[in-house]
Amino acid sequence: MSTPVDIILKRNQLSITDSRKKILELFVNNSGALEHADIEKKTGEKFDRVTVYRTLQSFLEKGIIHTIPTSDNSVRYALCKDDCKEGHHHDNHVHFLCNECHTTMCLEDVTIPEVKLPVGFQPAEYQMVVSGTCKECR
Amino acid sequence: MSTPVDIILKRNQLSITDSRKKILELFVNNSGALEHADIEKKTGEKFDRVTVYRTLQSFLEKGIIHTIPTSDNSVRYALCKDDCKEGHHHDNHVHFLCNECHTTMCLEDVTIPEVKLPVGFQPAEYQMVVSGTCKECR
DNA sequence: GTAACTGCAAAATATTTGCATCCTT
DNA sequence: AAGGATGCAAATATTTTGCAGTTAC
Repeated sequence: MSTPVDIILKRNQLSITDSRKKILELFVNNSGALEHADIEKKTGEKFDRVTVYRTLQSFLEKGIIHTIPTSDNSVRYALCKDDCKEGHHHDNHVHFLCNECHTTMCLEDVTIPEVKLPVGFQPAEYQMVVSGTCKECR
Repeated sequence: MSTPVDIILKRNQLSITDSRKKILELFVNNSGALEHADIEKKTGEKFDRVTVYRTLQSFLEKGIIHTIPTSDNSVRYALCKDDCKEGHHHDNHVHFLCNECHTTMCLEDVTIPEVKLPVGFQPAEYQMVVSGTCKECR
């Protein structure tokens, strides 16, 4: 029988393997964003580092997850909402980075506002990250 | 006599050295943002890689430059405007990343709009990056 | 059975640290 | 002269690549 995770994988034409299931489960069960190191820790080093890289890469390509821009060197990933099409994302929500617990989370309900760009600039994608103190840490 | 670059360094209590002058000049003369590799290239590998790291680090600490968040693994740096105080930045402008020429630039005149966060979230800093096609590449 | 995925080894890159020497003030 | 900055060597950490063995379909 198919778990929710299996369904996501099938829908994206990815074969259902152990690593993909476990890593995708992490995203489904965690509301926050994960970085590469988190995933290695949370899977209990069950998978090869290389497999994690490749799994994340294929999830990205299929539009199952998206990256969250940060000012430091750490790339973070989070689940995309269902309406993400392959190669074209609609994650126009704001991301929040907590300075206390260092969690990155998607504020799905907060839409990135429009901005008026100078003449000649053709926007394609908007990203917005707000940092501060989250709900839990106040 | 003091060059503009010397003045910036003095104002920030940094001793005036070759590497600092050359690297800071790069930022002053380039409107766009630079990443570590750019700096090594543009200085013609004149300085040790380690020196570049440390120079950027000290500029960051003094608030002479700021980082621009990206979704890939590359950190980019750009000059701060004069009103940047040490440790506390006022770079509340939008950054633009061109998908054609891959230049990152500061849109100093475009202010990041306010967003209404869910109850309980305490914002401290806002970052916004728009990607697309820039003025030059259309 | 075949194509795709994984794990291991290793290469290529990127970043950090310690220390002796040199330069700025 | 003194403190800070640099360059070199080397330790760490991160990411990529090739390939042989394994697994999903």
